[in-house]
Amino acid sequence: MGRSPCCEKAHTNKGAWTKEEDDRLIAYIRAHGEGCWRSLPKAAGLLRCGKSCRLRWINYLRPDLKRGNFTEEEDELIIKLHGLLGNKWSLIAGRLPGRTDNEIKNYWNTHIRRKLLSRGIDPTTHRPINEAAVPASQESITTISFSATSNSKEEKITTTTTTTAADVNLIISKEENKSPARSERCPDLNLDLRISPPSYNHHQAAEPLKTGGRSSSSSSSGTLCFACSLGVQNSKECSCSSNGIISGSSSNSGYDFLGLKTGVLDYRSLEMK
DNA sequence: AAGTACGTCAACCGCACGCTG
DNA sequence: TCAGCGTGCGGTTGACGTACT
Repeated sequence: MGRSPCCEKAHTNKGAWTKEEDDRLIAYIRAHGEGCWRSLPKAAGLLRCGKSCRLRWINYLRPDLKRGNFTEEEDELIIKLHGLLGNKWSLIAGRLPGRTDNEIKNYWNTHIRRKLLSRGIDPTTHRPINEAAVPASQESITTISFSATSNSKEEKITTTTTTTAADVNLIISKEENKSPARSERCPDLNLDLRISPPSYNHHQAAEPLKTGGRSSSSSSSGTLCFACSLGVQNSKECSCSSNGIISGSSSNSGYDFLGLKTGVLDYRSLEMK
């Protein structure tokens, strides 16, 4: 079918942004706010594609961005989140305040991949490269892979957790009440509610998410640790079982949707569009 | 000192999805 | 219901800096 180009390429600049272009973009967004990226360049007097403006703002000019090296804590968090979410960089970025998906993606490809390889861990599967050295039956590895199904209406999340004896397979439909597999296998699981920008938990719980999320009960229901969210209790990853905390508000348990301790890394403060 | 290889990261590209008329 | 539009996402590219020979 084909789509119309996002902008008139013949009259747009490409490549590195100049200081003047940055200033124009910043000034315009300060005055008018984000949004309407398609019309923004013209309104701001920029010879740039709207997508380019958006990217420049999100990845570089946004005032709340944290510049500088990643901390060891952030490294480990990224590794853990990548193990859970795969290459869902935007979701991972949502858990790292001040970091962008592009930044994390680059950092992953340049640093963390190598770091994992040096540890003997396959950065794609998060399993030991030499499986014989550490039998899967003894290693607690949690892998979530997202894959689009043929009808593209449904997103499968297949979770294989090799803990003591648990194998969990989840098929989570994007559409509520359309996931018999979920209700049968994991009656209490509502994972699709939990994969969301953190701010929604507190400020925008009533607003449905773009990423197929639903907001029905995420703010009022209990928050499980990551392992329990996957239906794997008493696993090595389970943090709440030892505390006896299965239900209760996140402020009580101190864990967010992935079982990440709140307060260790504060939630992203910016408004997620 | 010069040339080459490698690493990093900003930016681009194409696709998919949600919204709207 | 469907097509078009706007936006967001993930993969890839290419310019630039640094390390190595």
